[in-house]
Amino acid sequence: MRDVAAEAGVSPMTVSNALNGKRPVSEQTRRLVMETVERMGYQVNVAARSLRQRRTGVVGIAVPILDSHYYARLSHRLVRAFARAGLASVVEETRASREGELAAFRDSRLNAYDGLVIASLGLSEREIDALSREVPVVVLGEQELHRTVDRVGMPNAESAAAATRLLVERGCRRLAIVGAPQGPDGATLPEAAAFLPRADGFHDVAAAAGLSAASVHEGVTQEAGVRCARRLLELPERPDGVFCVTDTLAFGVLRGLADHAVRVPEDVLVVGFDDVEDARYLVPSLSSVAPDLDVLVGEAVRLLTRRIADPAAPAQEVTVPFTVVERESTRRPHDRRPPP
Amino acid sequence: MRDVAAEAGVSPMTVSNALNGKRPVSEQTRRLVMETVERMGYQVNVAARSLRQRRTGVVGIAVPILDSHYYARLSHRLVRAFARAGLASVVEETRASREGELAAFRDSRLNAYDGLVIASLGLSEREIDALSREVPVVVLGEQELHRTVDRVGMPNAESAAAATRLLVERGCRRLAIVGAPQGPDGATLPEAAAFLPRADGFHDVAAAAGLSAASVHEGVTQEAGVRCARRLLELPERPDGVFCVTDTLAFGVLRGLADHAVRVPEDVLVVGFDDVEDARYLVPSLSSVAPDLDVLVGEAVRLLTRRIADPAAPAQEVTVPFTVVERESTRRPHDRRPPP
DNA sequence: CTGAAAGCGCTTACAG
DNA sequence: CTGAAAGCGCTTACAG
Repeated sequence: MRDVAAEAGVSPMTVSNALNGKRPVSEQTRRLVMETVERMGYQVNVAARSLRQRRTGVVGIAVPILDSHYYARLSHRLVRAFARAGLASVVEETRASREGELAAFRDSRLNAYDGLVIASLGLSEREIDALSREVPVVVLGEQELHRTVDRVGMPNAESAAAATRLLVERGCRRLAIVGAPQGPDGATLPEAAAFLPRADGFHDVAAAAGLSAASVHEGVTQEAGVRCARRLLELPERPDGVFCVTDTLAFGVLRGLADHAVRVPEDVLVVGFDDVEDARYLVPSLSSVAPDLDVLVGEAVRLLTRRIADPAAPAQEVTVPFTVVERESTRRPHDRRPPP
Repeated sequence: MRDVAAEAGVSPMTVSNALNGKRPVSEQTRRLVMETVERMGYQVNVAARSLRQRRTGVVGIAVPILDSHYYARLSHRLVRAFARAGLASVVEETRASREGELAAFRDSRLNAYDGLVIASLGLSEREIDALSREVPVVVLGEQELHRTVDRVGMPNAESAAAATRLLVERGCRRLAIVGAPQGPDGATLPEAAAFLPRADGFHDVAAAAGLSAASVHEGVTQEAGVRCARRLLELPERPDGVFCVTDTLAFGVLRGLADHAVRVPEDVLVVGFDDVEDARYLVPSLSSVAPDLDVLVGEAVRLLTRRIADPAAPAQEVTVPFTVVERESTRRPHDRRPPP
């Protein structure tokens, strides 16, 4: 910048002002500076700018895993929304681990980010509370906690209940949930903590309808879904309605059922959660709980930019609306004959 | 850091050295400094460090779109591999646009990144050549260009040919390609430039086998695949073997065929490209060209770290091995003979 | 093994 | 509208 200033015969301050428009510069000087910048191929040094300004124009987005239907989509939408707000984004993978999430906060405190959006699964409410005092942060509500932190939450229990009611209304009598982390030892996988309220919503509806409610958990991947399907078919009473706590699990369940020649929706109805892009294109297409991503993303941006501007503002909590999208996997064929 | 130094009764240099281990520090001093750092909750300022060191420890990863089966997976793998090499990663979306790709280079030149991995579709060979002189860069070979830039390329033509040969070997007589960007006006979508060599490989094999080869293109999304399926079924001669230039397109094609009660593999065989995670779990599971992502990612990391260390090193080009993974979508039921 | 000085490249705050 | 001085928080290079 000093070189440009010397070449143009002005001070570095004037170059800075011509470039950033923070102070008025005469049209003539501005043009001269711009030409010189262009000719010399000058590029501002962001490290120096960040050091002086004490901000970077970059926000962190910390998600458990990038290679996941839901989080890939969510990250993509967040990146675009922040770009519209004039902020660059960095996407970090935490692997749903304490360490990964702490790293995201550390990177934020290192002044690498002006703020952080985190889908937290590995840290406790108390830890996030403490960390949120040092960094502008918005928590995406995978856990239903954090009353003192800005948060955009899903109504997990309510929406799971709505999905389960769909199964009941379609005539299912033997329900099952795939992905509720209730092993024989009672331990809860951190990656599955978000699914506890969904399981609650499921069980509430099953109990209210007086229906049996089986529960299997093998992990959170498609492969886990395949294994869950096998376990469902080994139950003494085969379920006829399955609620999966994510679409990814549902994809595996559909595959696992097909492996055993069990038909959907003829023999079993299946409903998922997240309404990822592929749900529409599967055969059968998958019914699913669809959170309103426009609201989720818009509120995350709004809350974070507000928090960056005013670190002392009172915490806000927003709940994202949802719908249950019905597709082939829960639609009984009209011309159906009784099973042989 | 100055405060920590004062508190510990040493110089800032000693704090820096205790923290970074660049120079030996007596065990006693080191422990004292570490305790003080811990107690005061000190965190290094990365902007200042970057400014002084002239490097950030961050690499940029620029992909056309995050919300895509293939690029979500690829980004995820690259992030992990760079982490193992001690480098943080920033994932940028370019939307396959000139502007997006130029922005990725600009961010790199701004000293925000030490290097850049880019899956480029929007920039010309000449432009990338010029930009690569200012920034350590590795090009992922969506385009088959760039002899003077470090590049990790796919053997697109060869692998597409191998996939097509699979269809021929399975008895298909009327081939079709989905996703080759050959509109009536001859214009090529930038997002589809990578698919031209795949189309070449397909047509070469079709011609060598003396088979007809239809060609449809509607875009690169699942929805485009659905539309392509419809167009295939409207052809005077319905194809019995379909090569899709991506798995995402294939997912749409499978859905579109199901909409018209056309069965896979009984009526039509389908093969995709990329071997994304979901290909295994679809019903029918999808045969696909599987690039060796371990090699792709490993070589990208190797070439970029080498280039960062030695900006003047001669350019290297690596080609990624592939396999064709056969699954249900091209496996004829045993009790069926190929058509006469 | 430890430290004092200088400077990375900007922008803030003060001055005119 | 323009500029000179100072300083953001580190690390490099020199010295002992």
